[in-house]
Amino acid sequence: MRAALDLFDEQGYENTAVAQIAERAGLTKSTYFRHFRDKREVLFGGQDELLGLIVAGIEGAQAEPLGMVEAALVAMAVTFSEERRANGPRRLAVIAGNDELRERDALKMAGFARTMVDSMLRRGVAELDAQVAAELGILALRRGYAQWLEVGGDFAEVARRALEEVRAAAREC
Amino acid sequence: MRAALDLFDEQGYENTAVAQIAERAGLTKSTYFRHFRDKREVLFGGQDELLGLIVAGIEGAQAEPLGMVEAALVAMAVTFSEERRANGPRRLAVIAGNDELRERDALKMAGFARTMVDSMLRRGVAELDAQVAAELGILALRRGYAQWLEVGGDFAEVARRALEEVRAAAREC
DNA sequence: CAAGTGATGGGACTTGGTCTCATCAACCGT
DNA sequence: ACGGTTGATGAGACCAAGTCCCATCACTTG
Repeated sequence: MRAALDLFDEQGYENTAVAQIAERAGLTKSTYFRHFRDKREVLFGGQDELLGLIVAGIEGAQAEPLGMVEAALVAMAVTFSEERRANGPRRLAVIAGNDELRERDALKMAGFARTMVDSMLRRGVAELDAQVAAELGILALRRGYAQWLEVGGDFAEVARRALEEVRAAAREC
Repeated sequence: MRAALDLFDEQGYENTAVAQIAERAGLTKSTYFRHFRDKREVLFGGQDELLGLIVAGIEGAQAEPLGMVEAALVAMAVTFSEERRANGPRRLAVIAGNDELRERDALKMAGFARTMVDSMLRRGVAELDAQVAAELGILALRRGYAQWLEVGGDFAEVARRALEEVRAAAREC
């Protein structure tokens, strides 16, 4: 993952071949594809564990939909390490510069939203309310992530504030 | 586009080669890639014109953010033809069954949202309010589209109702 | 009628991604 | 100490997506 981010940053995503990433990491193409399902995924590693955290967060939360979403964001915070923060800006820049990567990013976020909705449905939330809460949650996640990259600190706290802002804006629509 | 949808429906997206689509349409692979930038795009043809409709809708709308979004949805309605409605369910089924296609769909929706936000910013809406309104708008677009496929009728009307439902849910978050 | 323009065909070529088989190291029970 | 198993890796054939370049053909225009 480090080799890939460095290469994408140095010479661009499109100008980098998977074989080259593997070579720099001291591996082969075969091994690369055993760890990542495609060329893009190397920039999104570990995001699948987040789904489990989302489910756990929502299952252990209070009754109100946005409260469940808040619990999900807080539960995700354990994965937002200092190393992730250090590489975050370069990673975001690479993603922003390529359509395939923006596509993958959008799918990941949609996956988060879907997981939130499913978990809330299991807790008896009405579908419309769950969808609205999840979309607001994803927006807060994006905004919180950007802010966390800038100012650092505890991600849970930053995300909580971002969600509160979003909620306030949504209420006076 | 018809050839592609038929083939995807008959034998699955992954089992269909671009050359095969081209052949059924009486063309060659070369010509295919002059009309669609990749294999997926054939299922999303014409969505790029929607961006212009969104911009126009928001520029000609009243002052409130969700009112602008409503105008955007109404402006998009002109492209929701009977033929699109007839093919809609098959198209949705194919997309739902493949990750690459869900990815492209997510990107398209994100593009709509981004265009809405940019247009609203140009009209002086605060960024947070614009983002919230756009996300709610995309959710209403999805829900409205699904409902329109079921019951038919004027898409503008269906979308307007969907947005009103979403707005009501958002207000009591 | 010659020249230009735009759409298509054809085929070489690169690369992402899959699959299969061979290798190699660590571990395990006897 | 030994044979067998397991898991990770290397190696390379192979397919399809996507790019590129050039030839062709129809249609327009001066």
